[in-house]
Amino acid sequence: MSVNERRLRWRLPAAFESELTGRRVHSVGRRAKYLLVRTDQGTLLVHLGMSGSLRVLKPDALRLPHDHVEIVLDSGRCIRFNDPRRFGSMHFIQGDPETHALLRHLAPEPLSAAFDANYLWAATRGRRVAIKLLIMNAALVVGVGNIYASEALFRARLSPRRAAGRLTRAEVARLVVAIKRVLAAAIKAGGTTLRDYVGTDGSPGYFRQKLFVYERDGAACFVCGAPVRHAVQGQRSTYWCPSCQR
DNA sequence: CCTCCCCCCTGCGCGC
DNA sequence: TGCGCGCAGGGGGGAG
Repeated sequence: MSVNERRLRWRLPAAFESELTGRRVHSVGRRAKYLLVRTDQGTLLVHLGMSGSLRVLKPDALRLPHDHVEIVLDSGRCIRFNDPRRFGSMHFIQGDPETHALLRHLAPEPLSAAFDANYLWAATRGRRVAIKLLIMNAALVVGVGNIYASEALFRARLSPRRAAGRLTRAEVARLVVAIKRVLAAAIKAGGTTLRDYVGTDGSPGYFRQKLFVYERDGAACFVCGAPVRHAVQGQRSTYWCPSCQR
């Protein structure tokens, strides 16, 4: 394997290559947005951040700018980690990954049975923060990024600016269903390519065609025709239909 | 504990 | 065509 750029979200330690070299991959998993590559002796944690990608290539494949890490496999292929913005990260860790500081405090997976109306009801009580910010908080539920937060709130007909603690029981139940449905549909479509997201074979995702509000500022709502609104919450763009969402 | 705000970094599209 | 500005799929960390 080889490293061209150590300055990712966290600097790769000097021992990174030597610890990873020769390891045998047992299985591949995921927790929140961290990929877990379990080996015979340690786990590779990968986060793609905003602009990161992993491509599976032949070792002689053309090098692109920002190909920071290359891992060569026994199969004769290699995996390249590319990340222009370097918000992504890699760690090679020992022991149970769930106990690692980055994973230990993560909330339930949104598609799991643990994330249900009862859970979200209890988790929102007494919270004054806007519901959009709360569903993007990994201490409450993981995996809901900026696109899907807006899209789930549209499907649940809830304003992103509502105080979380003031949602009714029925609204909380709608939101749980909407989050699960929007994520499942996006996964089925291969994700949402806005600019540079690609799958391991370099192909884009097609969920962008199914977005109701994200990046549709000023355009007509597909349901009611009212202009879609845009605002900034927590330094991130939010989009919603002020007529459909209350 | 909660809430708010900052930052890490490069690339791209826009207005002038 | 060139330049400056604002904004972009995330999320850790610290101040108050």
